[in-house]
Amino acid sequence: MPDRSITRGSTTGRPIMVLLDALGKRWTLRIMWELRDGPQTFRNLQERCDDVSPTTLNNRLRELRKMAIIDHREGGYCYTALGTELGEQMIALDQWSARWADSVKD
Amino acid sequence: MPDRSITRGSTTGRPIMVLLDALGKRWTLRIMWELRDGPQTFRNLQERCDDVSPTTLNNRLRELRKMAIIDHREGGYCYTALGTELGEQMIALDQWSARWADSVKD
DNA sequence: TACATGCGCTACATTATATGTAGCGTCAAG
DNA sequence: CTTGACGCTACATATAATGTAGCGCATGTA
Repeated sequence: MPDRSITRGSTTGRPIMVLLDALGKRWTLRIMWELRDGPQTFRNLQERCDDVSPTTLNNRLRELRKMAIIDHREGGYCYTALGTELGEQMIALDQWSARWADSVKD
Repeated sequence: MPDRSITRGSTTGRPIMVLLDALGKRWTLRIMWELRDGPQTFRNLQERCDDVSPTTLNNRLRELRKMAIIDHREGGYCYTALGTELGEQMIALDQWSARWADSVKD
């Protein structure tokens, strides 16, 4: 069972709920996105994420580490093996967003 | 170009940024998830989302409508055609979360 | 030795966001 | 003419994110 100690409202502990809860916090998805092409240092990541405050960035990184989605190694923060698979979903979102932009521009 | 009037920090207007920004607000992903098996009324949706406050629910629904991801018809709130494709990503997240739960439980 | 640079943060006051509770106006059924 | 479900809105309170400053550590350079 995933670590629920970082979750907010949902109390069922269902993995999908824990996941949606985590991804639904500001900057979490963005951080996942910015890690897509390799490891990033803290400051590097901060810059890529529109200069998010270090407080928030650190909170998110801690949560993602606790969930074993990312890891902190030599070279910086990067996906774990499992996290990589989640990161690939970001690509799918990117593709969807491209079609979305096309269809909404009329 | 997607409607950016609801977005927060990111100012590039890149579709993926607008999308990540929207999905990164609390309850947005959860609402998408709860709409996966058909239309839901406002109150029904509220109940499914751990009794989220009507204020917040209404804000999120408005944003999702503005983005043409969901629609409000007879029968309740539901995905648009394009929104359905995004909704399918929720399934992928669910599948990932199941593998995640397995691998983290040791 | 001293100084600069990049690293990962922490502290803290301010501002933005979400919550919880109450209740309004509309409609359709009994 | 009341009851229930509908989609909300108002507003005070609580929680989360922001912006700025700066710390301790390591590595490099003069």
